[in-house]
Amino acid sequence: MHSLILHIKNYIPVEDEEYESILQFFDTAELKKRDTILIEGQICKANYFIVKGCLRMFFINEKGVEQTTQFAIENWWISDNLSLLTQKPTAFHIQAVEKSEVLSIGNSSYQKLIQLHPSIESYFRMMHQRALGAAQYRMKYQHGMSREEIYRFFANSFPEFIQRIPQYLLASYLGFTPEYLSELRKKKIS
Amino acid sequence: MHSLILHIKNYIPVEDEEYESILQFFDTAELKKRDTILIEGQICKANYFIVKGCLRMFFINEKGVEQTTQFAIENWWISDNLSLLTQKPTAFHIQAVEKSEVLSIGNSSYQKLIQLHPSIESYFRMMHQRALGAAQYRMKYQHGMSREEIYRFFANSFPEFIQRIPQYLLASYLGFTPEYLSELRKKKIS
DNA sequence: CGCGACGTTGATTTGCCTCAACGATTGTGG
DNA sequence: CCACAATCGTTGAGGCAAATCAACGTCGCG
Repeated sequence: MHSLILHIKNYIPVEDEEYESILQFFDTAELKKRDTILIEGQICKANYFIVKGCLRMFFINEKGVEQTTQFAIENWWISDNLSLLTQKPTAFHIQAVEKSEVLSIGNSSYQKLIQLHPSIESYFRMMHQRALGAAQYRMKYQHGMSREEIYRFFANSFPEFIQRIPQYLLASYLGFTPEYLSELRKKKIS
Repeated sequence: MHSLILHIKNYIPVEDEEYESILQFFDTAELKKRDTILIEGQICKANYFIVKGCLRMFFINEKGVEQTTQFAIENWWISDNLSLLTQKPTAFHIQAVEKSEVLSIGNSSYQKLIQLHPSIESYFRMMHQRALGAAQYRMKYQHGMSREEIYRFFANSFPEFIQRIPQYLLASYLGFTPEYLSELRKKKIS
């Protein structure tokens, strides 16, 4: 069964005969490492579901440095939700960190999908609510912990993910410099 | 017309005869300054819509200091979405900053509401999507700006809101100490 | 093989916090 | 309606976490 259908079934009931009728509204894309599906200034055209691989969202600060604000791996959605909802230009880029496979659905396909399968709207409501909840807790960690604590917390929570991505991306995501991350890693061993 | 109905009508069409049938699923509460509707460790029981006033979400860090992670004013929703969705204990408090009036809707009322008015699910999907989008951009600001820049950006974006809340809450929200905020304000004049 | 991307190390600097003390303002009970 | 306490904002001295800058080693890839 397609991983998206499996994922949806975790949240709402889906009949077997609906599978194809749901999947037809999504487009599949294969992405190579560094392929970019959204660039600053564009209007975000779709919501993306990661079937396989890893994507990241980042922006370019005034010094020209890329700063990663979020990662998405298998079974997560990623998009600039404000740009997608309001059809205004985005301030973000979305790029594949590794070879990836994604499904995408734009607003017009989305409208057709929920017309045919109204209960899918509940699924998306819960996806956004869950992501919002995660963002609220992430805010708490960023607010309440020192950079060293953030690193240790993250490293303990997602050890496998640390392996998967280059250190400079992790540093950029956690909000500090690669040099400082290097220093923290050294401390941890001793 | 009730401000909630007006707000919903910005996002989806609502028939005049539906108003009462929708509002019946919400409870009204009057809050005095510092009244608290959610305490750390509880299960979050509802999503709250601000009719009048201002609420804040905060947590208490390991030093015993309150740190504010978000404010909500008229026509915004506030809740611990993760706790509400998963029915697990929250790590947050939600409290009135000033005398306020709120509507609340718990999960069981919510289910009954969308059974009777399915299109309301779209409204909530968009509310969560919008809030998620706002959280994504807030992450960008916190990530890419120094504390001084964050203050100036916020002060320019929401001048009226600055007037409305005490400075120590603003400092706690922006992520720094009241002392440092005081220093920044002094600099701005000269 | 040679270049560019990535990680590490150390010296120096700085943004912001901590702590302590002091006005100003608010509110509360006598 | 005043006195006193508590809350809130400000100021300054000192300290530390983390950034900056520069240099070097290593690895993978064209």
